[in-house]
Formats: sequence, C-alpha cells, structure tokens
Amino acid sequence: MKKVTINSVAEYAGVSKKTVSRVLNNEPNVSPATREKVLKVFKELDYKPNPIARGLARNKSFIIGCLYDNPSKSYITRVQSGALEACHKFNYNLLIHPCELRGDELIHNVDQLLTTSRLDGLVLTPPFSDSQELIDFLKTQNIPFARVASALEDDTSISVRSNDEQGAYELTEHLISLGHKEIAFIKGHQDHSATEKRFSGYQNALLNHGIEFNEDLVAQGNFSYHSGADSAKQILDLEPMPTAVFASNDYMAAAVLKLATQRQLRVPEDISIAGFDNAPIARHIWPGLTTIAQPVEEMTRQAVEQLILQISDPSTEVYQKVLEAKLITRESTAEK
Amino acid sequence: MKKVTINSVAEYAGVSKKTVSRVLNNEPNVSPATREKVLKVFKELDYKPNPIARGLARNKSFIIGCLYDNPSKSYITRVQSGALEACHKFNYNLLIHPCELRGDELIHNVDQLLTTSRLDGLVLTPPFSDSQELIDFLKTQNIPFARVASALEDDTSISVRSNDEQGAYELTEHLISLGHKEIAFIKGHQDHSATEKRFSGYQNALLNHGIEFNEDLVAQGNFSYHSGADSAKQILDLEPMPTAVFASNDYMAAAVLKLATQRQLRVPEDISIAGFDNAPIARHIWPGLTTIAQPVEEMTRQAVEQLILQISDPSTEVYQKVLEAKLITRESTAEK
DNA sequence: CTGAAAGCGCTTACAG
DNA sequence: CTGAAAGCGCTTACAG
Repeated sequence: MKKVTINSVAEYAGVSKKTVSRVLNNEPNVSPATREKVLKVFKELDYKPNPIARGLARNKSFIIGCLYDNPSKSYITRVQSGALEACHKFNYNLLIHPCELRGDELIHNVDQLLTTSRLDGLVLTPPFSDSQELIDFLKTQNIPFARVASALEDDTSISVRSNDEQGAYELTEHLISLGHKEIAFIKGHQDHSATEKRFSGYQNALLNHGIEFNEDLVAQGNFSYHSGADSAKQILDLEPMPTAVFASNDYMAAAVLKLATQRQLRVPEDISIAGFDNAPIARHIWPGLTTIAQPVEEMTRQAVEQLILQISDPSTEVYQKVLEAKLITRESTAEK
Repeated sequence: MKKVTINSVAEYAGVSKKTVSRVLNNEPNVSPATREKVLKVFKELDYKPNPIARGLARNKSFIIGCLYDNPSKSYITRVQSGALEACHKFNYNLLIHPCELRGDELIHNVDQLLTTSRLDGLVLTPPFSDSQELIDFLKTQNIPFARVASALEDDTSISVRSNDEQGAYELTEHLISLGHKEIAFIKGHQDHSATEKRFSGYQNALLNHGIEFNEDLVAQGNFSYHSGADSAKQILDLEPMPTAVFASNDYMAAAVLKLATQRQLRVPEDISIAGFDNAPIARHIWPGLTTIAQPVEEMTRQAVEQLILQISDPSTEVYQKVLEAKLITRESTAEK
C-alpha cells in the first residue's frame, strides 16, 4: 500500500499540488469544477494530509500543552475537561504534562518538553500559574501561555481566575450566621496562591463580625486528603473542640468528616464541616459537604480559548477575567 | 532574534549540517574534537532542534494518544498516570482524547484525531479496548495500538488486563465466608467487558458455595456514582433486604453506603458493602470500603511501554499479559 | 571521520 | 483561476 500524499493526489487529479493545497485549505480561487474533481480524488484515494508536514510548513502543531502538579485529582480532571472543550472547538489537541519539580529543575523540564514536542501554547494551572520564574522563562522562549487561577499581577499575559477570597469570606460568614464562633481553618498548599486568598477571606469575615482570630485554630494542610487527616486530628484534639471546621478544599474536609465520624461525633449536630471547590466528593459522602463552587472547567475553558485566539492573532487584547465563586450549602453545616 | 536552526549551527561551527545532525543524535563517526566544537555551539546559540522537522524527516511524532470514555474520573487519572510514566521513560509525550461516541461517529472522530495530529501509537482504554470495529479500523490505518483491560481475544495486538473474574470471585467468597447468603450485585456499564467478567465471578462463587443465584438481587448500573445511587435505592427497598451488597466499582459502592447511612442503617452491622477497583474514594469514606485492588496504573504503564517498544521495532513479539487483582478488606464488610 | 544531494509532505510568495 | 519554484528544518542513503 503506497502512501497517499499531496503529490499522488495532484498527479491523479491532473492538477498541480498547489491547487490540491488550495482545495485542502478551503482557499478561494479554485474553479468549482476543479474543486469537485480534487475532492473526488481525496475520497477515491482516501487521502489524509500529513499534519507534521503541514506543521513544518506553517510552523504550527495545533497542540496545546497543559502543565499541572496538584494533589487533587478531581481538580486535574476538571482542568482537563475545560481545556479539551476549548481545544476541540478550534481543532486543537491537548498534551498533558504533570511536573513535580521546582526551580531550575522545573525550567529544565519544561524546556525539555518544548524540545520534544513543538507546542503552540501552554496552559498553566496552580502552582505553575504563580511561578514568576516559569513565566519569565516562557516569555524569553516566546511561547504563548495562559494562566489559570493565578494571583500574580501580570497584565501582559492571559489570566482567568475565580474570586477565592470572596468565596472564603462567604463561607465563613455562613458559619458565623449559624452561630459558630470557634471556627477552625485548614490551610492549603503553600505554593498555591489560592491558599493565602482563602485564608484572608476567612480572617476578614471573622474580623468584620467581631470574632477574634485565634491562631491555635489554624492547621497547615496541602490540599491532599492525607494532609486533611493530619490536620483533622490536630483540630479535633483541641480543648475545647471548635464547633466548626472550614477546610481549604473538599478532600481535606472529607478527611475531617471521616475522622469525626470515626470518633462518634455527629455531623453537623456536634460539629459543622465545610470545604471548598465543590469537587465530586462533596456530594458523594454523607452528610454532603457545604462548600464553595469554583468554576474550574469554565476558568480553564476560557483560558485555553483565549490562548488559541492569541496564537491565531498575537495582536488580540490580553484577556484577564475573574469569575464568581458561590456558596453551596449541604448537610454538613448547621446551627450551633 | 533570528531562529537558530541546524544551518546556523553548521555555519557557525564550520561543519556540514550532517555533522551537526550526527552530534545531535549521538551517532558515532564524529571525531571527539568536532563533537566538542558542535556541542559548544549548541550552548552558545541555545540551539533547540525543531521536533516537527525531525518528525517529518523520520516520520515520527513521539506522541502517544490515549483514548477513553469512562464515567469514573479516578480511573482516568490512574490510566493517565501509568501512561505518562511509560511515555516519559522513552521521551514520548501523551495526548489525551476523550471520546463519547459510538459506531460510525467513533471511527470518524478517531480518523479526525489522526488527521489533526500525527500520533505514533494509540492506547485504548475501556470501552474502546473492546471495540472490534475500532480495532479493525486502526489495523487498516496501520497505526500501532495497545489495549488496556480488554477481554477481546486478539493475539495480534498488545493487551494488558487484570483478572476481573477472579477478583469478583474472591470478593464474593469473602462475603460468603462472613456468613452472607443474600448478596446483592450491581452491574457496571454494558459496553465494558469487565462488567460481564465481574458478574460471572460473582455467579460462580455463589454456585460453588451452593447458594442459589437470585436475579432479583441484581441491579444494572453503569459505573457512575449516579447509577449506583439508583441501584442502591432498588436494592435497599427489597424485602427482605439483602445482608450484603457487592457493587462493580467503588463509586457505585460509595453511593450505596451514602444511601444506607441516610436511612440510618449501620454499616457493616446492618449491611455489608463492597466495591471494586480500590479507587481513592474507597479509603476516603467511612467506613472504608472492602474492595478489589485493580492495578490500573500498572496495566497502562505496561501497555504503553510495550506499545513504544513495538513502534521502535515492529518485529517485537506481541505482548499479552494478565495481572492479578487482589482483595482489600476494610471496615465496610463484617460477619452477618 | 565528513559532507553534498535528495527527500520527508506540505505551504508561502510570486508570476502568469 | 492555476502553477513552478523555493522553503520549512531536519534525516536518510550514498559517496569519498
């Protein structure tokens, strides 16, 4: 079976390969008759243009790379789903690249990625979207990128995030409105900018409602279930035990719920528990978790869509957007 | 900033571009001195070979595509993680392609994928690894592929799966050994071959222990949490209520657990619940789920590794492997 | 050990 | 409306 190329098609159809190319790319300036003829030959020979040859000639790959390193698997799944939606809309494909490294290693690793596969652009998710070093590197390499959920101020690059601080503020206010005053807090991963944002939302809500901030009620997690379990132990061992726990994501909140249940505590009667993200697990456990819905898919979808627009036309205005986060109340929180 | 190509390097170093190419690819037949010289120029000019040009010349892309359509997000995450491990080991990258379509649409969609991005190979996960139609298509296209968790008999293509039937048998036997006789079963998605395998493991265990199979105890799920919730309702409404429930995956088992808890049933005292897969959720909920550990990452890792070996050398023997599944007992099952 | 030529399968820029 | 030429940045096959 011989390979079918633009040359075989041209020969078979009795036209030049430039004409074939024109038909292929739906360009004007081809008479309807020849266009018909060429299209017919495409079918007869089952011709498939070679994307690599196209890529070389046009200096494009139609592939977007997605960089991530996140202990929450569901976050990654949602990121991918949003990214894929945007990619497929424009006939791009998505290459995934988890990276566990920091500093020099990170730059080297990304450099390697760009050397192995030519990518038209990169979408950065936390914590990479907050890495100034990486961003500077990408700029020197002249490779377009978009940031998701980044708190970095940089109006020269695409950024879509959600309002973490406001979300945390609302959730804390919700707990306060239920009569809670001793509200423990579990922080997220230190490298993620969302961690500080959520923490200050919590602190500000306390402040504005005249509740004194108590450092003893704060535990350091890293967004993983495991870290939530450690923090849960620390918090549930406090005397007196807080009446509510606000974890910076749903996985950690689920860990608190598990330990509380194991200790025969009733949730929410004995203790209220809330999370953040509205990950699937928030509704898969009993009681369902009160949480903040963060539009992860939508953030990523918009970021990638804008990235592709910018690739097509570098003069496109740099898109910067903040989406709303909203409170979802379920059974895990109740009046004190 | 001018682009640095093999030509600029050759010119700058005062050698032919073939020599540069040799150094680039670590080929022999270059004197140590010239090799040194060229390597130095690489650094000075910060030369990065263009992967697309290489791809065109060698007819390779160093990209593997991963096809999936699975309601279980954690399954996908595990598949990706195994696939990535193998890819990175050989300097390949991974492109992900979820596909929701069946029949003609599916073939067309995959055809489109291959037209947009040249892929060196494809790894098929359930239910695609069981689609004879897709497999036939890929064979006509001459594109290498590997099947994960497929029950299809085809010794001409790479296949790595785990022993679903044996796993289900062991889990059922575990429940029987605890004194259970009315064991409900929730089936998985009809398009997945694992569904029938697990079901027959369950049936055979009953048979071999002299327990009559009762169709009323069987519910049809599709591996999603939602379908598990529907099946749970059906099962827990039975009179008399079964004393144990075996769901074909952990998500569905989690849904049973949630409904049981909502109904004030104590697990495992009032009813034992077990799943399959050993997904993260199995240990994130309370009580933890007894389940069957399926080596999803390892299956995919081996499949992709073999795929890459076959791409490098088509004469490589076709790899076919069945991995063991093993019982993990947690708190959700107990003596009747 | 080294290199000149041809080619991978397309597109771009130009000419008619 | 159509095409011949050159080029994208590499590698392969061959010659010396």
